[in-house]
Amino acid sequence: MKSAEMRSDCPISSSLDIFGDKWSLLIVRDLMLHKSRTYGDFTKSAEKIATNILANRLQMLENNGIIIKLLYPGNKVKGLYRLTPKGVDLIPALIEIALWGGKNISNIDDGSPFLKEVKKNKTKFLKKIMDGLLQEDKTNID
Amino acid sequence: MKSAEMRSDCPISSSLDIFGDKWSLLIVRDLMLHKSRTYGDFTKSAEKIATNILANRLQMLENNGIIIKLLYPGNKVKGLYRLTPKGVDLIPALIEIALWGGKNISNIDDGSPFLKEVKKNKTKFLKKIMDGLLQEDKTNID
DNA sequence: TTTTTTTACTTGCATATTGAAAGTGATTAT
DNA sequence: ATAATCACTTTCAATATGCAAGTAAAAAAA
Repeated sequence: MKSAEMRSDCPISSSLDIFGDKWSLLIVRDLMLHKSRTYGDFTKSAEKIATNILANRLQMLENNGIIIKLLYPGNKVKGLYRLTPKGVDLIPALIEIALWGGKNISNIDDGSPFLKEVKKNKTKFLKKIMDGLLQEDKTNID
Repeated sequence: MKSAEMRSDCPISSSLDIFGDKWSLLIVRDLMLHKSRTYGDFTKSAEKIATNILANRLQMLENNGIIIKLLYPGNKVKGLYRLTPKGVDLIPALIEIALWGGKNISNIDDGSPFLKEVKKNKTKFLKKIMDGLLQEDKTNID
């Protein structure tokens, strides 16, 4: 399920084989910002992902060990998606992409509280957010 | 040509609107590793990009100010592609993606000289490679 | 307890993108 | 003068995307 579908043994190329599309990293972004999300939560994001694409990407991210699906406490219908350590590990890349967009795309607000905090102290911010996501207290939801 | 085709005002989403596919960042990678490339050079990379996709991506990267096309000295047919400062600015993201792949994808060599040097001192490595690409000495070709 | 709503998907279908292969026209090398 | 190189373009089949509607089970409301 791995090297057969890889275009080369370059780590960048192989990474893009997994998340090189317009949607996968947005799911990771939502889980970075909110820690856990249900299927419905994802559909409410600003980019309006189609439900068939969402289902497809959640499955592939799970297959690749980037997210896990947990049971929503006290509900047999809902699922709860979270980042695995492998998924949390994507955050530095995500942050660099966000910084690039803030700096280099016109019409993008470079001064959002989020980007401002990142730029104030990147290392500290990364540690804080990654540590927060890595401790999986299944009780606190959001 | 900008905000109309953006899915939201999120810097990550808007960045992916530009380079969120399996090929664009590989072109940037080649220009990071080699400083300048011709059309034919790109087709020789391990991932074997189709020429129609290559032409399309070079055009869109140029439209978005990430690469520039220069004249190949002493040749009226060849072109020379290079990263603009905006393109060089993508390197931190590219490096994080490479590090993620090296660490998290099986069958990928995590101990290549390139990744080893990055990990030894990321800041230093970034500065070195970005500075090198930013000084555009149009004479030295590689 | 019946009805309605919520939730997480799946299905169908039109459109867009990708990929492989072959073609083109202008240099450039022989 | 001829052949080879180079940078694309074109064609067409295969795949992916996007939208809208449908479904089945559980949960909440009446």
